[in-house]
Amino acid sequence: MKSVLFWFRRDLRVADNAGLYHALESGGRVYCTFIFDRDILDKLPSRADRRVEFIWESLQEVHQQLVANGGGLIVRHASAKSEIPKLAAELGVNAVYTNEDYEPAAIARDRGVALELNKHSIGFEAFKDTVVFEKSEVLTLAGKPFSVFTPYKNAWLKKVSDADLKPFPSEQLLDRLAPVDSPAAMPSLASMGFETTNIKSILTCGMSGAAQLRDDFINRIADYKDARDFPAVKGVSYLSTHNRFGTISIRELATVAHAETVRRKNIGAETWLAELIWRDFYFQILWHSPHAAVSAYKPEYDQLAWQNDQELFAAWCEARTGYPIIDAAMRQLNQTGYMHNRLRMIVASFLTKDLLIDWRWGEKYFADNLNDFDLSANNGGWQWAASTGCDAQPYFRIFNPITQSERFDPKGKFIRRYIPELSNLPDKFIHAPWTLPPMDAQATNFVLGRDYPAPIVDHALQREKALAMYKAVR
DNA sequence: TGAAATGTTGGGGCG
DNA sequence: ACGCCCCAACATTTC
Repeated sequence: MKSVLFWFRRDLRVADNAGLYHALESGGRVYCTFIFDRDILDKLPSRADRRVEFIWESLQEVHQQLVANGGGLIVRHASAKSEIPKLAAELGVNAVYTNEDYEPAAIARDRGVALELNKHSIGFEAFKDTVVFEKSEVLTLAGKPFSVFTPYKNAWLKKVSDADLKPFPSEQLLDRLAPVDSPAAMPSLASMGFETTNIKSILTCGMSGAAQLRDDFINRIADYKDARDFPAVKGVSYLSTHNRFGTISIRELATVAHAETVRRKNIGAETWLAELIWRDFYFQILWHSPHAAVSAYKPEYDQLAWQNDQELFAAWCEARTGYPIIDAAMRQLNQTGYMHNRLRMIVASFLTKDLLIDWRWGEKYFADNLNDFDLSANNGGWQWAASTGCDAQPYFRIFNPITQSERFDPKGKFIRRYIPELSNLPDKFIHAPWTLPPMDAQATNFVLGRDYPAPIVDHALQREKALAMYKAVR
């Protein structure tokens, strides 16, 4: 009798899961597994990693739902590239099914797994599940991949139909799961060498957490366009980590956004749909241009003479640049593993164009600390900010951190949330505490350098240096 | 999904 | 009354 092993990776849900659906639909017995992949986990810089805990929490729900339907999740802590073939052989399955992962390292791993399986006449199939359109599904009229977002978005919107967004009702076929003999308990975080981070106090995990955030966001999606740029306001979806780990289906989210856009001309939904399309855009960019994972998308920018000052980088990481909007943003990242999108642009512009530090340093710091870290979007975003990427902002577009702060946090509400030592400063001066008049400093008992650092660089000066640095490579 | 420098305009103060 | 200057306020260009 035919049997299939379904391998969960970045699709931690049982509902509307393309690969799981195809496995269940294939007619045989279906086993399910998740591997805490040592090839990935052993390289993580911290043993207190919120992502590992998010995965662990989310897997509890997957496991429970599989058990409730007579199956179970086989969870192991091992090197996936050898463990998957080993498990497939143990179970005697005919094939391993999974959902496609488009990152260079994942592509290499999957190729190795497929080769090893094929040696034993076991099949390997990967399905599109993470994105609406993958690889070369959206191309220019000339048959080339897009490198500019707006025409890509137009082509995406023109191409998309109900069929592309149709769910794969895997949850309706769970009765076809193979029973797992006395499913062993999932390895604990501690047994894998990880500490508890209390992720649940920051983010609701799993399918239920995703559904809760989805419902909450849909109620305010009409305000998205106006509210999304203000970090002190609850304006964005907060679904990014769920999209990273697939605890909710991208088809489901795109369906809602698309329907609201088309039927109700909901400008908020339209704006948010564009963000989902950005996600597809960056996935296909990296798939077509894997060199961008390690170097500038536009090679001429690999010649930029970054100053790469270790002290300035440490100040940026540790939120002591003296620019409140930058430091508040970095504290948000350090304390919660999340940073508001507007702030990501501001701190990225500051790192590259004020501190003159290689965008890859910032990319790595985000990769290590963001709960929602996804290689393609993180790399795309950093290259956009550093002006080295496809459809990047022009090099001379340099954010003024004070102007951005005044515009997007006008009352300093976000700054005060993360930098309480500035809470008594008047709104007018909270964006640039070094401009606080002596009278106000006395009245609020605020001493620059004692209560909060003086700015580590002068924006006007650094801006000129950045312009010179970029001009030199043109 | 900017900001700064430069250019233009027009109202009001003033001789 | 008139011209001149100053300088916001807005527009354009430059990076």
